[in-house]
Amino acid sequence: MHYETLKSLLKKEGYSLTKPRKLVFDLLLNQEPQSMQVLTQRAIGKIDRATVYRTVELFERLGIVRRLNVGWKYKIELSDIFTGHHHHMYCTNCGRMFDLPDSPMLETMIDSVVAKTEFSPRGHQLEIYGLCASCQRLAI
Amino acid sequence: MHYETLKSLLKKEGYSLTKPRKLVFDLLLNQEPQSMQVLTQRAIGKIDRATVYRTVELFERLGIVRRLNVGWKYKIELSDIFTGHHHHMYCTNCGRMFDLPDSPMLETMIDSVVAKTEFSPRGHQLEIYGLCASCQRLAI
DNA sequence: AATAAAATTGCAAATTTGTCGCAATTTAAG
DNA sequence: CTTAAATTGCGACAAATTTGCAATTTTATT
Repeated sequence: MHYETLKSLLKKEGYSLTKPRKLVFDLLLNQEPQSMQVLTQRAIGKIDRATVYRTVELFERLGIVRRLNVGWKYKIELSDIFTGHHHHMYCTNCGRMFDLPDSPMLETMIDSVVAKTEFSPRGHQLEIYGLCASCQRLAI
Repeated sequence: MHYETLKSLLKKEGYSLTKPRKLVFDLLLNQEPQSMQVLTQRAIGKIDRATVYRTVELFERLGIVRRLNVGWKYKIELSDIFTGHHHHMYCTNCGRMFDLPDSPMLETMIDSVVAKTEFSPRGHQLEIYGLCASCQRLAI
């Protein structure tokens, strides 16, 4: 069912759903946000590094994935269309990412602060960083 | 007066305030967040590229600067200690960054959403992206 | 102020990350 | 099934970032 959505998003803009594109999509489906390093790593032997980059770039342009800014690098996850709008908590110790509970009120508040300005927002990202439950127990 | 704060933050952890470190600090003082490219560029003839990277990493570790995630890259700005806590709006057209108006209520709300989880937050970053006032007028 | 030890830096090389052109392959259209 | 267009793999390239190590600077001590 997600493949249908994917396919139609591509078709709509004149692109086709090829094997490499399906693979990149699969690498992202039901996963926590992935770094390019991991993506290219996992694609080895299947598709070329350049193709991974090109695909991610295309997917981002079409709104299929979004690029999350995390620490020094960025990670890729499927966009709101597939996952729903949400934010992340990033554990600076183990590097894992966790979803922040949804809060419509928070979203509203963000919008209203931006509305005070002359800026025309297209979206936003909130990242919480700190220690996840298990890393806290390890007492760094 | 900012130099005193800087010096004591370094001293506290056993580091000294050297000329290169002072330079990097100066490159950040009263500026909008800077990319590494610009930082290394501006340091040419004064200090080595590698030193800029090492200094930024040290500064981040000591909480002197923070790394802002912007688009695909990141930018560096002095931390809350020097600038006060605030968030940014990033213009995807011209690349400039603007401060979001302060909103204690927003901060409280973010904290309270995180408090519902087992995550132990050390901080957070909110980035709004879209078009700034002048780029809107140019109607991209 | 002189000196020795420790910390820091510059330099050059290595690695990693991301991009590009083009020929070979795959996909879409008829 | 054939052809045109789109896409991919491959290699080369360019940019960004890291690293080892010798030279320099800083700090602590006399």
